[in-house]
Amino acid sequence: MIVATWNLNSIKMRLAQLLDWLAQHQPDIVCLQEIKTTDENFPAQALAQAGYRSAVAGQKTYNGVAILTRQASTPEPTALQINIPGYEDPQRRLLAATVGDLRVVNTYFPNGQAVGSDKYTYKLSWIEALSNWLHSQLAAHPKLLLAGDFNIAPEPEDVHDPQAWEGRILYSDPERAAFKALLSLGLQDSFRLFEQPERSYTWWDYRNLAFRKKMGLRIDHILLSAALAKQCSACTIDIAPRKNEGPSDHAPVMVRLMP
DNA sequence: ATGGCCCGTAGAACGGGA
Repeated sequence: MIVATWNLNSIKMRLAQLLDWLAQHQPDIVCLQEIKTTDENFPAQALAQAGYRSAVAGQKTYNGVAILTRQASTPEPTALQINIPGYEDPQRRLLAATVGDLRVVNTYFPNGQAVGSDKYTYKLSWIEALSNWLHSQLAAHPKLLLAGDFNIAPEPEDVHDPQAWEGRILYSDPERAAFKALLSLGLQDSFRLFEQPERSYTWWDYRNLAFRKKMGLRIDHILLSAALAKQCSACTIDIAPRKNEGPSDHAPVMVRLMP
Protein backbone atom coordinates (compact mmCIF):
# COMPACT_ATOMS: atom_id res chain seq x y z
CA MET A 1 0.00 0.00 0.00
CA ILE A 2 1.20 3.50 -0.91
CA VAL A 3 0.28 6.51 1.21
CA ALA A 4 1.27 9.96 -0.05
CA THR A 5 1.12 13.58 1.05
CA TRP A 6 1.26 16.64 -1.21
CA ASN A 7 0.79 20.33 -0.63
CA LEU A 8 -0.73 21.34 -3.97
CA ASN A 9 -0.92 25.13 -3.47
CA SER A 10 -4.40 25.28 -5.04
CA ILE A 11 -6.10 22.16 -6.38
CA LYS A 12 -7.74 24.26 -9.07
CA MET A 13 -4.37 25.22 -10.57
CA ARG A 14 -2.90 21.74 -10.12
CA LEU A 15 -5.77 19.35 -10.90
CA ALA A 16 -4.31 18.14 -14.21
CA GLN A 17 -0.93 17.55 -12.58
CA LEU A 18 -2.58 15.69 -9.71
CA LEU A 19 -4.55 13.44 -12.09
CA ASP A 20 -1.38 12.67 -14.05
CA TRP A 21 0.47 11.85 -10.88
CA LEU A 22 -2.33 9.60 -9.56
CA ALA A 23 -2.41 7.69 -12.85
CA GLN A 24 1.33 7.27 -12.77
CA HIS A 25 1.73 6.11 -9.15
CA GLN A 26 -1.73 4.79 -8.24
CA PRO A 27 -1.32 5.61 -4.55
CA ASP A 28 -3.93 4.08 -2.24
CA ILE A 29 -4.30 7.09 0.06
CA VAL A 30 -3.35 10.70 -0.69
CA CYS A 31 -3.31 13.54 1.84
CA LEU A 32 -3.63 16.95 0.17
CA GLN A 33 -2.98 20.35 1.72
CA GLU A 34 -3.63 23.93 0.65
CA ILE A 35 -6.44 22.99 -1.66
CA LYS A 36 -7.54 26.65 -1.27
CA THR A 37 -11.15 25.95 -2.08
CA THR A 38 -14.48 25.08 -0.53
CA ASP A 39 -16.08 21.64 -0.26
CA GLU A 40 -18.57 22.65 -3.00
CA ASN A 41 -15.83 23.63 -5.45
CA PHE A 42 -13.60 20.64 -4.80
CA PRO A 43 -13.20 18.61 -8.03
CA ALA A 44 -14.61 15.42 -6.50
CA GLN A 45 -16.19 14.34 -9.77
CA ALA A 46 -12.98 14.45 -11.80
CA LEU A 47 -11.23 12.52 -9.04
CA ALA A 48 -14.03 9.94 -8.86
CA GLN A 49 -13.61 9.37 -12.59
CA ALA A 50 -9.94 8.75 -11.88
CA GLY A 51 -10.94 6.15 -9.27
CA TYR A 52 -10.64 8.14 -6.06
CA ARG A 53 -13.07 9.06 -3.30
CA SER A 54 -12.69 12.51 -1.76
CA ALA A 55 -13.05 13.49 1.89
CA VAL A 56 -12.72 17.26 2.11
CA ALA A 57 -12.28 19.90 4.78
CA GLY A 58 -12.29 22.94 2.53
CA GLN A 59 -12.00 26.68 3.05
CA LYS A 60 -12.31 29.61 0.70
CA THR A 61 -9.00 31.17 -0.46
CA TYR A 62 -6.70 29.72 2.20
CA ASN A 63 -5.70 26.36 3.70
CA GLY A 64 -8.04 23.41 3.20
CA VAL A 65 -7.14 19.70 3.32
CA ALA A 66 -8.48 16.54 1.72
CA ILE A 67 -7.94 12.80 1.82
CA LEU A 68 -8.27 10.75 -1.37
CA THR A 69 -8.77 7.01 -1.15
CA ARG A 70 -8.49 4.65 -4.10
CA GLN A 71 -11.78 2.89 -4.73
CA ALA A 72 -10.20 -0.26 -6.13
CA SER A 73 -7.99 -0.99 -3.15
CA THR A 74 -9.31 0.67 0.00
CA PRO A 75 -12.53 0.56 2.01
CA GLU A 76 -14.75 3.60 2.48
CA PRO A 77 -13.10 5.96 5.01
CA THR A 78 -14.89 6.27 8.34
CA ALA A 79 -14.69 8.32 11.56
CA LEU A 80 -13.92 11.54 9.71
CA GLN A 81 -12.62 14.28 11.98
CA ILE A 82 -12.30 17.90 10.85
CA ASN A 83 -9.85 20.00 12.90
CA ILE A 84 -8.55 19.27 16.39
CA PRO A 85 -11.35 18.44 18.83
CA GLY A 86 -11.72 21.15 21.45
CA TYR A 87 -9.47 23.59 19.58
CA GLU A 88 -11.61 26.41 18.22
CA ASP A 89 -10.30 27.32 14.77
CA PRO A 90 -11.99 28.75 11.67
CA GLN A 91 -9.04 27.57 9.54
CA ARG A 92 -9.26 24.14 7.97
CA ARG A 93 -5.95 22.45 8.71
CA LEU A 94 -6.68 18.90 9.82
CA LEU A 95 -8.69 16.01 8.46
CA ALA A 96 -8.48 12.53 9.98
CA ALA A 97 -10.04 9.35 8.66
CA THR A 98 -9.98 5.66 9.42
CA VAL A 99 -9.22 3.51 6.37
CA GLY A 100 -9.37 -0.17 7.26
CA ASP A 101 -7.14 -0.55 10.29
CA LEU A 102 -5.20 2.60 9.44
CA ARG A 103 -5.84 5.91 11.17
CA VAL A 104 -4.81 8.68 8.78
CA VAL A 105 -4.26 12.18 10.15
CA ASN A 106 -3.74 14.75 7.40
CA THR A 107 -2.38 18.08 8.59
CA TYR A 108 -1.46 21.50 7.30
CA PHE A 109 0.51 23.10 10.13
CA PRO A 110 0.37 26.91 10.37
CA ASN A 111 3.28 28.64 8.68
CA GLY A 112 4.01 30.99 11.56
CA GLN A 113 5.16 33.85 9.30
CA ALA A 114 7.89 35.19 11.61
CA VAL A 115 9.34 34.10 14.94
CA GLY A 116 7.62 36.05 17.73
CA SER A 117 4.59 37.08 15.64
CA ASP A 118 0.96 36.33 16.52
CA LYS A 119 0.95 33.70 13.81
CA TYR A 120 3.99 32.09 15.40
CA THR A 121 2.17 31.89 18.73
CA TYR A 122 -0.80 30.35 16.91
CA LYS A 123 1.49 27.84 15.23
CA LEU A 124 2.97 26.63 18.52
CA SER A 125 -0.41 26.48 20.28
CA TRP A 126 -1.92 24.59 17.33
CA ILE A 127 0.88 22.01 17.47
CA GLU A 128 0.46 21.62 21.21
CA ALA A 129 -3.26 20.99 20.79
CA LEU A 130 -2.46 18.49 18.02
CA SER A 131 0.03 16.73 20.31
CA ASN A 132 -2.51 16.42 23.11
CA TRP A 133 -5.15 15.01 20.78
CA LEU A 134 -2.70 12.61 19.12
CA HIS A 135 -1.81 11.18 22.50
CA SER A 136 -5.32 9.78 22.86
CA GLN A 137 -5.58 8.92 19.15
CA LEU A 138 -2.47 6.78 19.42
CA ALA A 139 -3.93 4.95 22.39
CA ALA A 140 -7.05 4.17 20.36
CA HIS A 141 -5.33 3.46 17.03
CA PRO A 142 -2.07 1.47 17.10
CA LYS A 143 -1.63 1.96 13.35
CA LEU A 144 -1.58 5.72 13.06
CA LEU A 145 -0.06 7.81 10.27
CA LEU A 146 0.50 11.55 10.64
CA ALA A 147 1.14 13.14 7.27
CA GLY A 148 1.23 16.61 5.84
CA ASP A 149 2.94 19.94 5.51
CA PHE A 150 4.44 20.44 8.96
CA ASN A 151 6.14 23.72 8.08
CA ILE A 152 9.06 22.55 10.22
CA ALA A 153 12.48 21.41 9.09
CA PRO A 154 13.43 19.18 12.04
CA GLU A 155 17.19 18.71 11.59
CA PRO A 156 20.16 20.55 10.03
CA GLU A 157 20.28 18.06 7.15
CA ASP A 158 16.71 19.11 6.30
CA VAL A 159 17.85 22.66 5.50
CA HIS A 160 20.04 23.69 2.54
CA ASP A 161 21.84 26.30 4.66
CA PRO A 162 21.24 25.62 8.36
CA GLN A 163 23.44 28.51 9.48
CA ALA A 164 21.46 31.02 7.45
CA TRP A 165 18.18 29.55 8.71
CA GLU A 166 19.21 29.42 12.38
CA GLY A 167 16.45 30.89 14.52
CA ARG A 168 14.23 31.66 11.53
CA ILE A 169 10.69 30.58 10.87
CA LEU A 170 10.38 26.87 9.95
CA TYR A 171 13.66 26.09 11.72
CA SER A 172 13.53 27.91 15.07
CA ASP A 173 14.31 25.93 18.23
CA PRO A 174 10.73 26.00 19.62
CA GLU A 175 9.37 24.66 16.34
CA ARG A 176 11.97 21.91 16.22
CA ALA A 177 11.26 21.08 19.86
CA ALA A 178 7.55 20.82 19.02
CA PHE A 179 8.42 18.38 16.23
CA LYS A 180 10.50 16.31 18.66
CA ALA A 181 7.57 16.30 21.08
CA LEU A 182 5.47 14.69 18.36
CA LEU A 183 8.12 12.01 17.92
CA SER A 184 8.18 11.42 21.67
CA LEU A 185 4.50 10.47 21.53
CA GLY A 186 5.73 7.32 19.80
CA LEU A 187 5.94 8.46 16.19
CA GLN A 188 8.83 7.94 13.80
CA ASP A 189 9.97 10.06 10.87
CA SER A 190 9.52 7.54 8.06
CA PHE A 191 11.97 9.34 5.78
CA ARG A 192 14.84 8.75 8.19
CA LEU A 193 14.12 5.05 8.58
CA PHE A 194 16.03 4.62 5.32
CA GLU A 195 19.21 5.79 3.67
CA GLN A 196 18.43 8.90 1.64
CA PRO A 197 20.16 11.07 -0.93
CA GLU A 198 21.97 14.14 0.38
CA ARG A 199 20.09 17.41 0.08
CA SER A 200 16.65 15.79 0.09
CA TYR A 201 13.99 18.48 0.38
CA THR A 202 10.24 18.81 -0.16
CA TRP A 203 9.89 22.56 -0.67
CA TRP A 204 11.78 25.12 -2.76
CA ASP A 205 10.99 28.81 -3.04
CA TYR A 206 9.51 29.81 -6.41
CA ARG A 207 11.99 32.67 -6.54
CA ASN A 208 15.62 32.79 -7.49
CA LEU A 209 15.86 29.37 -9.16
CA ALA A 210 15.83 27.75 -5.73
CA PHE A 211 14.86 24.32 -7.07
CA ARG A 212 17.60 24.25 -9.66
CA LYS A 213 20.12 25.34 -7.03
CA LYS A 214 18.84 22.71 -4.58
CA MET A 215 18.06 25.43 -2.05
CA GLY A 216 15.19 23.72 -0.26
CA LEU A 217 13.78 22.56 3.03
CA ARG A 218 12.32 19.22 4.12
CA ILE A 219 9.10 20.35 5.76
CA ASP A 220 6.58 17.77 4.49
CA HIS A 221 6.60 14.59 6.50
CA ILE A 222 4.98 11.23 7.13
CA LEU A 223 5.27 10.09 10.74
CA LEU A 224 4.36 6.54 11.70
CA SER A 225 3.37 4.83 14.91
CA ALA A 226 5.65 1.98 16.02
CA ALA A 227 3.34 -0.70 14.61
CA LEU A 228 3.27 1.02 11.22
CA ALA A 229 6.98 1.77 11.16
CA LYS A 230 7.55 -1.99 11.26
CA GLN A 231 5.49 -2.32 8.07
CA CYS A 232 7.19 0.52 6.24
CA SER A 233 9.58 -0.58 3.48
CA ALA A 234 10.28 2.77 1.79
CA CYS A 235 9.83 6.51 2.03
CA THR A 236 10.60 8.71 -0.96
CA ILE A 237 10.26 12.30 -2.09
CA ASP A 238 9.12 12.57 -5.70
CA ILE A 239 10.76 15.68 -7.13
CA ALA A 240 9.47 15.01 -10.67
CA PRO A 241 6.30 17.16 -10.32
CA ARG A 242 8.45 20.12 -9.21
CA LYS A 243 9.88 20.09 -12.74
CA ASN A 244 6.42 20.47 -14.30
CA GLU A 245 5.24 23.61 -16.00
CA GLY A 246 3.50 25.64 -13.27
CA PRO A 247 4.44 23.34 -10.38
CA SER A 248 3.44 23.39 -6.74
CA ASP A 249 6.33 24.67 -4.64
CA HIS A 250 6.06 21.40 -2.65
CA ALA A 251 6.95 17.89 -3.78
CA PRO A 252 4.90 14.84 -2.81
CA VAL A 253 6.24 12.39 -0.21
CA MET A 254 5.18 8.77 -0.15
CA VAL A 255 5.59 5.67 1.96
CA ARG A 256 5.16 2.03 1.10
CA LEU A 257 3.50 -0.08 3.80
CA MET A 258 3.74 -3.85 3.69
CA PRO A 259 0.76 -5.95 4.82
C1' DA B 1 19.99 41.95 -0.98
C1' DT B 2 15.85 45.57 0.44
C1' DG B 3 13.33 41.26 -3.07
C1' DG B 4 12.76 38.26 -6.60
C1' DC B 5 7.52 34.10 -7.40
C1' DC B 6 2.82 32.32 -7.13
C1' DC B 7 -2.11 31.89 -5.45
C1' DG B 8 -6.88 33.79 -4.67
C1' DT B 9 -9.59 37.69 -4.59
C1' DA B 10 -9.94 41.40 -6.71
C1' DG B 11 -11.15 43.90 -10.88
C1' DA B 12 -5.65 46.96 -8.56
C1' DA B 13 -2.73 45.81 -5.60
C1' DC B 14 -2.48 42.95 -1.46
C1' DG B 15 -2.33 39.29 2.12
C1' DG B 16 -0.30 34.99 2.66
C1' DG B 17 2.83 31.60 1.77
C1' DA B 18 7.78 29.66 3.36
